[in-house]
Amino acid sequence: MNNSDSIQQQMKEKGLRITPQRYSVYANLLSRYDHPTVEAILQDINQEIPIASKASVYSALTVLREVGLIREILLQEGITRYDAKIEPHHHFICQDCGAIVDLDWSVLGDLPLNQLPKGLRGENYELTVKGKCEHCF
Amino acid sequence: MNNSDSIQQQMKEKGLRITPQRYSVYANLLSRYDHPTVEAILQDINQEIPIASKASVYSALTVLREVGLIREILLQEGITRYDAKIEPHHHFICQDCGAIVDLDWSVLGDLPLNQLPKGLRGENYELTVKGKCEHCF
DNA sequence: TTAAATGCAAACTATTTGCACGTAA
DNA sequence: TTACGTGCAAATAGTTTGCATTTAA
Repeated sequence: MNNSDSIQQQMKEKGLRITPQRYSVYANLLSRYDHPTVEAILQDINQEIPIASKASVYSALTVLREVGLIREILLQEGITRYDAKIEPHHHFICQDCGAIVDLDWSVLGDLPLNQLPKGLRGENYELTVKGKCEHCF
Repeated sequence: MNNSDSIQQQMKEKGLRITPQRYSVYANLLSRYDHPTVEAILQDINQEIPIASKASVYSALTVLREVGLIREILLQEGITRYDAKIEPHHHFICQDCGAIVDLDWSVLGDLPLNQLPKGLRGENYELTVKGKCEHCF
């Protein structure tokens, strides 16, 4: 299933329309790996010709999140970022410039979620590594 | 060094005053383990008699964070929580009720930060486990 | 055709700021 | 004594909402 199929199927299943605004927001998130903010998405998709208002971008992000096509990334105070990679995964964040890099860190292996303290049922986990990127050494 | 010494020393070092407002905010964070929001701190410290305004709580939190006595915990959209436990540590968050529990998970051991992708210098890391707490099974 | 989505502007929430007054050192 | 901190209210930033208009299916 490719990404175009994803949105077709997921949206149709819930009886939701695939509008140019929603499609452009999703396509934008699929095309980039920098976990953009609302503002960044808005600017990017309206670069050539205006396609979506700010309210529509917020609305599209909400809907896409509800159907499970995208997710939020919360790593910096007051900054909500979005990501079309929905599976749990690890992140590196540069403490100087704020750059965020996805980590595919097999070193970590699978953690034994059944060894959590009593009363907690873990379903998934993510690691956040803080440090400096190559530009900020 | 006890916690009272902490604030005395850290604040004095930077030439900052320990006011009743600042002290009550810090003491409140030291006394609880639920990673409260600004609103929760405000209500708690003003329960008996009014001691601090909202602006002063924000101000105190900013100062305490700058001197390194407290830190932010960002796990939920639009909700900034605070913690007097400043060392990197792991968290469990209940996907239903939002409860946050500190994890002292020795199972994890020490991750080899020197095996990060080229160009990234990791300094510390934290794990976030999502799932359900005992009340939300 | 028509229920659902957009776009604008107004509303709202969380946080920050300016400034007169108060107070810790 | 006086520079620093507080408290109020106004300002700001990010996000949500109401409603008339437009549009995807």
